[in-house]
Amino acid sequence: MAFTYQYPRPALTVDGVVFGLDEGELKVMLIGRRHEPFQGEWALPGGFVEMDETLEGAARRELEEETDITDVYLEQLYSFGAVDRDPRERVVSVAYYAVANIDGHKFHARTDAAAAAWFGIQDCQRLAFDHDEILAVAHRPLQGKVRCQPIGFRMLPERFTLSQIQRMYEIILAKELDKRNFRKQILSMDLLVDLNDFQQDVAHRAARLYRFDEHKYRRLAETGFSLEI
Amino acid sequence: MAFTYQYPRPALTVDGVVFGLDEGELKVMLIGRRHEPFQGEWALPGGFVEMDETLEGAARRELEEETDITDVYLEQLYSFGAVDRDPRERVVSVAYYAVANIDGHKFHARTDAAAAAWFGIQDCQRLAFDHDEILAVAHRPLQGKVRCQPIGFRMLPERFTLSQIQRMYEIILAKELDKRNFRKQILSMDLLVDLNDFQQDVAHRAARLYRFDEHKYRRLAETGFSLEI
DNA sequence: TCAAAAGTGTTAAAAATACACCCATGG
DNA sequence: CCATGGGTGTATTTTTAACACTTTTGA
Repeated sequence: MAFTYQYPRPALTVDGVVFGLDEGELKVMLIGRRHEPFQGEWALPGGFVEMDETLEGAARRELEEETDITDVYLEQLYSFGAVDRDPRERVVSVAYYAVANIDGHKFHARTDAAAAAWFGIQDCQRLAFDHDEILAVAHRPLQGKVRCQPIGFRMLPERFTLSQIQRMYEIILAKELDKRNFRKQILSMDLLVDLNDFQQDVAHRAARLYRFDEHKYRRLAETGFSLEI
Repeated sequence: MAFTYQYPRPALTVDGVVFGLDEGELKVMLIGRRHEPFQGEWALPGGFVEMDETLEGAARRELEEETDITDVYLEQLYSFGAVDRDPRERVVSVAYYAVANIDGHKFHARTDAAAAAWFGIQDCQRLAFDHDEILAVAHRPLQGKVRCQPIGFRMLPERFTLSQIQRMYEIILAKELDKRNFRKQILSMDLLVDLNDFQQDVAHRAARLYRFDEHKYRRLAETGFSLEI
């Protein structure tokens, strides 16, 4: 089967930058490429947009197909259209970034990918295509978003300690936060539910566990409330 | 001539939301459509991406062809990919927003457009395609940008008064600002050059004229400085 | 002399920051 | 009993917000 058009068209793809948190580090999901071009190199998960799916739909489908990641927070990042960004032909790619809980999923490589793995963002040099650039562009919007929307919690387990949240923010924002001030601030927004339960099996005083009150946040967000960290 | 591909491809376009300031109002450039679909209706300037130009290049070219606008500040906004956003076939559009000085150009309609005209953003209902949505999406990023980068000055004449800047910010941010506080703040960033010259032919006390020091700003920006309004 | 916008300082409130010690637990 | 991280309050500084009158000019 073939498809013919009066004028030439770039191919259209989506790529996904999936952020996660592990070993005290911000990590990104990469795929080992099984085919040319860039066979054997690491790349962001992604692929061609089908005719009957939205851009976000394509991004979700590719993430699921290549990494088994579903139900993530997904946000459009930027569209990349340099003329020679793909050596085969003109390809324009709409990039998305996602926030996932690394522990929450066991990722399996499936179609079109030899392997899927998490990499520290410092260890993502020399990716295929212009994916270095896409990754570089992705960090800043993530920082911006995480400061005014509660997406960081999606990198944490459902039940977490205040120190875990703080470390999460410190890692994403790449700066230290004062413990007392941070706790005052995060508790004052009144969106954490104290579970009256504590960590188990830690070699020090067990910390109190909380969860994020998603419903309350949504109600507040509808009435114009906006979170700030 | 025809172009054939193994898989179907969406068409790829760019659209531009050009903001300007006039009559104390935020305005947007629209094009009267001369052809179907949506013949006779108003639409954002835009068109198909050529194979040898970048996305931003395509946006600049379309702006120039349809409205004669050149040398504007241009920033990618969002990519729109709803399956049925164009009644003819699948079209994905990368939207840009631009900031221009209305007085600085006299706009002529040329190719593919019956007329180009400025509309107050309140008067842009029922545009062609999903351009209502694109316009709605554009305002917030403009507000964000204008608060942390000196792009608002591009809507003003080269020489302006403090009141003109204040009105510009008030219109874009859609809120009133305190005159004394605003002046303190804007002068304290030390990026306005006092021209030691005054308004002419006004029916009241003539205001001092300033210009924005682009060079100084660039030097500061390189060393990590960031403007905040 | 009036209308219209330009220009100018101070004070109070709120927010952000800096900072140090005791507590509970497991090894 | 000690190492480890959990947990807490206050004082200081900085930032932001509120506010009203005098000046200049042309009509």
